Amino acid sequence: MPSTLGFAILAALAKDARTGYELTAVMNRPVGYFWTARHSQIHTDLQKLLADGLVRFEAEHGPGPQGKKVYHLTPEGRAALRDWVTEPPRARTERDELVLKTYASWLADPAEMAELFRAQLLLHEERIAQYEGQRAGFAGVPDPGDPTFGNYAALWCGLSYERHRAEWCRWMIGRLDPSA
Amino acid sequence: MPSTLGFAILAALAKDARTGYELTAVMNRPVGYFWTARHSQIHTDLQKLLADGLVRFEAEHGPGPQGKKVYHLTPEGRAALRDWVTEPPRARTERDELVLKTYASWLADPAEMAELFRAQLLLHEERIAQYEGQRAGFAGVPDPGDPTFGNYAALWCGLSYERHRAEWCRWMIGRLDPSA
DNA sequence: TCGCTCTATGTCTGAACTGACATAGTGCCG
DNA sequence: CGGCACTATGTCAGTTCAGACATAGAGCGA
Repeated sequence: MPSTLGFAILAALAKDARTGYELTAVMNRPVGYFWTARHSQIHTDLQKLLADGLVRFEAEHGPGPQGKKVYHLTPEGRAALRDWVTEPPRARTERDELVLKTYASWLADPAEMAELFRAQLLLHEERIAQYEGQRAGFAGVPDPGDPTFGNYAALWCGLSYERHRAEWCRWMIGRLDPSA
Repeated sequence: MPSTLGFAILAALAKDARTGYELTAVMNRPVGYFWTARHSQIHTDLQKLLADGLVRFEAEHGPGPQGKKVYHLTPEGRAALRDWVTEPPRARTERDELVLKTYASWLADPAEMAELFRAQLLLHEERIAQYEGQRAGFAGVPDPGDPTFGNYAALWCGLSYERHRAEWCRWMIGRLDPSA
């Protein structure tokens, strides 16, 4: 059984054959919005997927000490990915540093704390604008069988998340600094 | 510099002196809503905090091969925690398995996918009910200087998050299974 | 033609973390 | 008084991951 990152790689390769280097790029954007990895991790996991027969590669001439390897899914890889998609996700342990800071915020100066949340709010507002721009690029909602359906659905989730987060920041600022 | 878990431990100890065992319990609930750890990790980190002089303990007679150690913050520990609280959080890499599955969902049967989201929606609705019950236990919003302020603020965030997530699940179900 | 940036591969160390293993006192119920 | 659940400590092996290190061709501009 591949790791979750392994499935992230399979998901990216399901759309197009790619080199490890290109996978690193997509793991940065757009996949990086919900799953990230460094190229060192990607190369390690590609070796495992290769050993499990879920991907194969064609060597091509190219830069680098070892040339270029274009990876693609095997039929087994595609089947493994399809089976995994509909299985319930493993419960991830929540890890949210900002909420942890909030939990201990009674020790800090409220005005300084409000400053922190104002900076966070700005970040979220920027992302909302960015995501809304991306959504404008879609001509309507893609069909569930369309390869871009996942992109749209993930974008919807991200936009909703950023709005929830921005709302929380505004509430916090109002509580910490009622004069503002 | 302690790890984030180290600060989570300091945050818990800022409210009350505790044993490692009791810390394990609070890291499960309520701190576990936004930062989790196993007792093995907590014991390891307590050793580091001890070496850094941020916590100290009083040995007491009690069960276990080594008796009982009640940990409490040192003044340095309290100062380190207070400084950390208002510093911007390190950017955590987003890791969301359900969104990743969504990204690859164009390969799967929409009806099966809708089933997955119906199960997720149920979980979120349960948590919303649970959090609303917890919020009813508060007599109004605590003041930012009140030690329970963080609990309330984290609860607000959690409730807002669960509602956002539930909304997304409902949208997904509507897209995947328009007959429902 | 020198150097820079981009493409492209990989290894290695250390930190954080999980899950299993190990030990032992205390209090309670039958 | 036997056994179980709870309190309480800790170690260890293995996984995941980030960040640093290492190598090298290709293309471009000064």
